[in-house]
Order: sequence, then structure tokens, then C-alpha cells
Amino acid sequence: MTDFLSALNPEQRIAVEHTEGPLLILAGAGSGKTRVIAHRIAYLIAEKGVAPWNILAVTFTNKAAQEMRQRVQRLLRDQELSSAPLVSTFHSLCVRILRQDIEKLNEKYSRTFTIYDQDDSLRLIKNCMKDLGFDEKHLGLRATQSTISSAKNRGEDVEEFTAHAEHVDERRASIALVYETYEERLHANNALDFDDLLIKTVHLLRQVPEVREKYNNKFRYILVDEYQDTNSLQFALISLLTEKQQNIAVVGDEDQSIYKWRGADINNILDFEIHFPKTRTIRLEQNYRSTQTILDVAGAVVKRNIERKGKSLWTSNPRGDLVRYFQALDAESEARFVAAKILEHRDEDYNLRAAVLYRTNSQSRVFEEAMRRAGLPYNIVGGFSFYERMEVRDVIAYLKLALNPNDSIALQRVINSPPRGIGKQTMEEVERRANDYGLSLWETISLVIEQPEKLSMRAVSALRSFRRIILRLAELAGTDLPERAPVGNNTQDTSFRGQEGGPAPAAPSSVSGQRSAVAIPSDIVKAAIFDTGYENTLKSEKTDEAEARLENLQELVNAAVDYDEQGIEGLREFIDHSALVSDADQYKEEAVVTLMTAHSAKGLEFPLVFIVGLEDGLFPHSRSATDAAELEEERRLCYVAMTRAERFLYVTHAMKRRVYGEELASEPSQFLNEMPLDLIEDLTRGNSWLSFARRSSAIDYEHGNRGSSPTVREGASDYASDRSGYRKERKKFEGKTYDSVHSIAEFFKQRAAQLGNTGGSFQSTREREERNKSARGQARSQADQLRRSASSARNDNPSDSRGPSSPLPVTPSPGGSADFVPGSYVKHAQYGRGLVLRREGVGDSLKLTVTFPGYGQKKLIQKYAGLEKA
DNA sequence: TAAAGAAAGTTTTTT
DNA sequence: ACTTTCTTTA
Repeated sequence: MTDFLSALNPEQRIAVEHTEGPLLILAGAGSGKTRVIAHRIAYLIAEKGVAPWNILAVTFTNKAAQEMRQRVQRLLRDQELSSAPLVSTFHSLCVRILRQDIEKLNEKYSRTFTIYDQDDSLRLIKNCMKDLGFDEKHLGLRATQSTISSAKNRGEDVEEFTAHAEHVDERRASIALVYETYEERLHANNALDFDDLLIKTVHLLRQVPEVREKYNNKFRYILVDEYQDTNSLQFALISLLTEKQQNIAVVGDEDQSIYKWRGADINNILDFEIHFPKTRTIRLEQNYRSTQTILDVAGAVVKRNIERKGKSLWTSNPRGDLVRYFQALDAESEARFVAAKILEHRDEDYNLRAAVLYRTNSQSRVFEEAMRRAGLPYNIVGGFSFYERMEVRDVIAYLKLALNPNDSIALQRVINSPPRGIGKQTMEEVERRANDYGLSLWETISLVIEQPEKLSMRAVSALRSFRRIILRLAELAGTDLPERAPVGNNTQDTSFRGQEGGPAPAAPSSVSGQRSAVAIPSDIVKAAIFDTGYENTLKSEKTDEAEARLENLQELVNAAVDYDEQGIEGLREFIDHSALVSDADQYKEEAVVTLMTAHSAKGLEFPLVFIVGLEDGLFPHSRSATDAAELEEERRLCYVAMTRAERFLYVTHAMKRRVYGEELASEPSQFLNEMPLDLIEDLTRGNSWLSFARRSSAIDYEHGNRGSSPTVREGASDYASDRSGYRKERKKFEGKTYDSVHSIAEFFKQRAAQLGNTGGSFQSTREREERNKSARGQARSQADQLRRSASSARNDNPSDSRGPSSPLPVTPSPGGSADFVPGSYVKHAQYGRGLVLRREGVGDSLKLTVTFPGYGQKKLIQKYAGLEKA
């Protein structure tokens, strides 16, 4: 028999052996937590004789669940098992429970409920807003969705939210109305959104003792991964499930909490010992993944967080190489650099897996192109997942309709795709009458065919053919449908589903009178592609794009084959799966290069990691800039990204970047400044932000120098020798020099002060005044200035490089002289001719950001820099 | 009604 | 830059 303990270190062993009672495992990055969970499950089964079906392990992503399953399976490959332990995500666990027992909740939901993913939910909210007559722009569609979602996650139902809203403001009151309508319609569609999956499960467990009892008895041992990211609903769910046994083991790391924005409550892990009094706590602090250097650099960054208990992570791994840094000109050259480096590494070790981690999905495109050009096979996680592709969603919508024709969102999606002559006007009429009668769109269509009223014959026959298609699919799926919609009464009986908690739909008088054998899932999927005319329409297009779409649909059929044995329940599972797969699930271990967001990378590891786009406003993201807590979350995210690396870590940033199609200059990320510079190797050719940061310790002064250039002193070029001096020596120049190097420190201090951080603790009064002045100057639209400078830079016409006497047509900054406006050219004794990008402050503290060819961007104090117009 | 062309919004992270 | 949505035209 396998010895499940010998491969573990002492702490890991305790974590595995402590099987009874609450257990909190505080596991640092790379400390082998997945290993511990897998061993624990195997140990419970093999050594403690626990039945597999009494074990539940919960993760956040399907990918993590799958990995866990495989690991357990590998450990137990010698055992004869009657079943496998349940390893599931929170959401699929909820679906599993609800598909069994939701009818016991007595909220008139049937077991055949539909799951609305974010996109479906957004469409529904949109419909609600439209019908309520709210202006989508004014209220903000997405903002409304996220407000409602966070209310739901806080456990605020419509009544509570409305009660709060009435006293706040009009906007919130409007959202309350949308919330109310949204909930009504979800219910009328027999649909649950992602939040509902958790909410309804918690309700069910809370309100129905018999169900709670059942699952308490079933799941005698519960394990939760990434516990720091659980929200209050997930906590409630876990508490309810383990109420009786209290055999609950959770694994987490406060430094890797990156989902606060989604309602994750860090207190769940911090207060675990309070929630579960007899908790045994174990710390796993030995890192097996990364080199000492990578750990040191990552640790130095996350140490800046104040909201942190702090723990020490150590490793017996070698020091390894320095972290490598590269400053790119723009996003394209950044991507080229990354591709070139991956190729280089592959010359050494052909199987070296690499990851490129970015903050936002929009950054992925350039990297995709660069990889393709370099001939590197890559795998992209996120962005457009397979199940998010239009054609796939369309076919899934047909399938959803086959199982539940009252799903109005699915119906709206496909009623006219492929085009079958049911246009906007027709749909508006159908929707109007659906509202009047209080029927679903599907029911209304049946009614409208009988009584067309305003509708043209053409529209009616189009509707009739659509109805036939759905009836046919429903028949294949074995869904019982009433021959006709309940005609005539205009009461609000919108849900023909079971009033008494039963799955309702009518008597077993199916369409054709006799029930045909239910088809297997893949056949129904095929029918949804062929019988709907979808395939023919795509085929007749004869474009490459249509070709690709057809291939995707073929892929969908292939995916469905896996569910064939399970019959109609298989189809339902197939559809559930399509709603619940996440981006991270597309990650394939075999891929040479994986492109993904830092968020998606959580839980993964790679020998070679690139963290790209380390720029102010991007990473950390500008949306986090106003809030110190959010900035700390960004920092944790950066920490997560860095600790993915096993052997080689690269950090890069670009000088400029297109945002919304506009080119903007970018500053290096403050996180770069937080890395120990002596552990970083600069791969930039020529001058970079980093080389200036290093040189600062060797610079005495730089103001007023003309002609001769004493600026860069001895030792400045061999920064290798004074790497460590940077921070310490910087202080002595405070408030004296305003050269470009100083401005870097100044820049970061300002940033810290804006965030209300303690970063500016050693600033002088004078500096504070300076900052206040410059803040006023900054108030002007940065984008506007850049647009101006960009346009004049493009135009090399000498008349555009006018001196102070004829400035560009820009508003002069308040109170300042009109000299050196953004867009004009200046001459610097050392750097030569440069373009003014930005100006801040007035009078003596007038500062200019100037870009000099070959030297990059500099921030200069006009008074000292000795600038001339050029 | 559908296709083509114009305008506007979009990008933080995700189950 | 790119995609969705609105407007015009056939």
C-alpha cells in the first residue's frame, strides 16, 4: 500500500493526519497545498476507511477541481474504489444540490431550472430597464448589474435593498426597481443566475432541516481550497454543510486574496478559529516552487501591505538567476521581447513551459500576434472562451429552449438567428402582448399564431415555423409541452410550473400524442445545428469566418458525445457545464506558452514567467488607485503573479501604449519600485527607468548645468557596484535637486500621498506644498495634453515647433507663463532637443515632463533645468 | 426585413 | 482598435 505520509514534510503530515475536527491550513505560495489536500483525501479513504462519497472537496475553478481529482486518482491507483470523492466547484456543487432538492424550497422553482450566466443576466437586466423606461446610459447597464449582484452576494433581497435605496438617492431607487423586476423575470423564466445558485442553496439548507440533515450526513469530511477568496454566501454554505460533523479543513493564504471585488471576505480566513472554536492551525511556510531570488523579490513587494499578519516563506531551493527587467518602447516591442526570450530559453530547454501574465485581457492580443509570428504554439486563457462564441451560444440557446421553452432570454437570442424574417417590429408586438397577458414569449407566440391581430401573415408564418423547430427539438429532448398555451385569461399566472413544488409541466400528453424515444445529447445538439437552418446559413456564407464557426459547432458536437450515455440528464449536464466553465479551465498543461491574466494564473506554476505591462494605471489598475485597500489587493495580485515562477521571472513595462485606440505615455508601476533593485538585471538596451533609478545614488546634482555635463558622476555607469545604495542614499537629496532621477522618487511619493498611504511619511512641509501646487496643474486632462503632443510630434513641420512667442493653440495653464507648453520643443544642455509632454505647477515649481530622443521621459524643474526653447 | 454604413461605447479582475 | 448598436438605404 502507498505510504501517504513519507513524501510530506512534518507540517504537511500533521495537516493530513489531523482528520477529525476543524483544521486551518495557512499555506504560503508554492508550499504544496494542493499536494496536502490530495494526500488528505487519499489518506482518509485508504487509511481511515472513509467512504469516498462521504468526502467533499470544494475549489473555485473547474480546472483546480480537475487537477485535484487527477492527483487523488493517482495516489489511489492501487485501490479498488466503488466511487470517487466529490471534487467540485462551489457553483457546480450548488447546481448538483439544487437539481435534486430545489423543489423542497417551496419557491416555485422546478428542478429543470435554467442557469443564466453573466451574459444572459445582462440581457435580462437590459430588458427590465427598457421596459421600466430607464435610460440605459444614465443608469449604466453594467453598473446596474454589478450593484444588483453585490447586493445579492451580501444577502440583501429586493425588500431590503429597496428599503435601503429609498433613503439614499434616486439612482439607487431606480436600481431597486430593476432589481425587483429582474428577480420576477428570473423566476418567471425558471432561471437562476450565478448568485442565485449560491443563494438558493443556502436558503434550502437553512430552511429545510431535512435537506440539511441529508447533506450533513453525506459530506462527513469537507475540504475547501483557496479559502481566502470565499464570500459570505460561500461561508454560510460551508457552515451549514458541516454543521453536524465539523470535519472541515480549509486551505488558504491571506497574501493571495485577490477577489475582494467579488465579495470575498478575508475575515472568513482570519476569523476561522472563531467560527470553529476547536480549530487546529497549521502553517506551511516552506516553498518548494521558486528560487530564493524570486521569493525575495515577491516578498519585498507584498511586505508593503499594511493589512497583513505577515508570515515568512522560506525555501531550500538555490538562489537562481536575477529577476530580469525590460523597458519596451510600446506594447508591440514588449511582446516581441517576450517572444524572443521564450525562443532563447527554448534553445536551452525545449520543454520549458512559459506563462505571460497581464493585468487585463485586452493586453493579450499583441502577445498572441507576437507568438504567432515567432512560431510559438500558445494557449490563451480567457478573453473569448469557446462557450462564449456567438455560434456556440446560439446553439446552446436552442438546446435550452428544447428543455425549457419559457426561457425568454434564450428565445430572444435565437428567434431570428439564422434570419427567418422575424424582425424588430414583430418582436416588439410579441413582447407587448406577452406583457399584457403575463405570459412568456413562447406561450405568447402560440397565442399570436391563433390571433394575429396586428401582425402580418408573413410574420405569423415565420413565427409558426420557428415554433415548429422548437417543438421538434423539445420532442427530441423528451420535454413535455402543452399543445397550446393556456389561452384566454390575462391573469398573472406566468409560471405554469408546479405550484406545489412539483416539476409541473402538464400531463404527459406530448406533442405528437405518443412519446418518441428520447434522443442522446449529441443527436439533439446536431439537430440544433442542422434542423434550425444554422448550418446551411453558415455554409452559404462561404467565408473563412463562417468556416471557423462551423468547425466550432463540430467541436460542440464532439463535446456533447461525452454525455451521450446519460440521456437527457446528460444534455442538461452538458448545458450546465457550458455555463459554469471558466476561463481558467481552458488552460492546458501541454502548451508551451500560456497567455492569461494574473487572476487566472492563481494556483498554477511555470518555470518561466513574464509579468508584462507593469505600468502605473494598468498594474496597479487605475480603478484601484483611489482606495488604499484596493491598491493592496493589486499588490497581492502582483505577488500571486510573481510567485507563479519557478526558475525565471521577467518583469516588463512599455513607455507608451494604445488605450481605446489612443496612444498614451505610461509611467512605470510603483510595484517595480518596490522590488529590491539589487536582485534585478536590466536587459534594456540603452537607458531605462531602472538604470536611472540606480544611477540616482551616484548623482549629486543636476540643476542649472549648461554645456559641460557633470551630472553623471563616477560609478554611475557601473550600476552593478552600487545596486544596494539606491534607497538609502536617496534621502540625502530630498528637496534639493529636481533632476529627472529625483522625479522618479517624487513621482512615487506623490502617488503614495494621493492614496493616503503612509508612503510619504518623511516628506517635508515644503514638499507637501509643492505637491499641492502640482496637483492643481495635473487636474487638467492628461489625455488632452497627450493628444496634443502626439499630434504635433507626428507633424514634423517646423512651424509646429514654435517657441514661446507663438505657442500652440492650447489653453495656457492657469497662472503660468505660456512658455514651454505641452507640444512645444525645448533644448536641454545635456539631453538635447525634446518634446514637452506635460506641465505641472506654476512659478518656481513649474515642472515639465519632456521626452528626449535617446534619453526617454524626464521630469524637469523649469527654474533649474536651464531649458531653452527650440 | 436585411445589409451596409455610421456612431458610440469599451476594458479590471470571474464563478 | 474593436465591437456593438443605431441609422440609412435597397
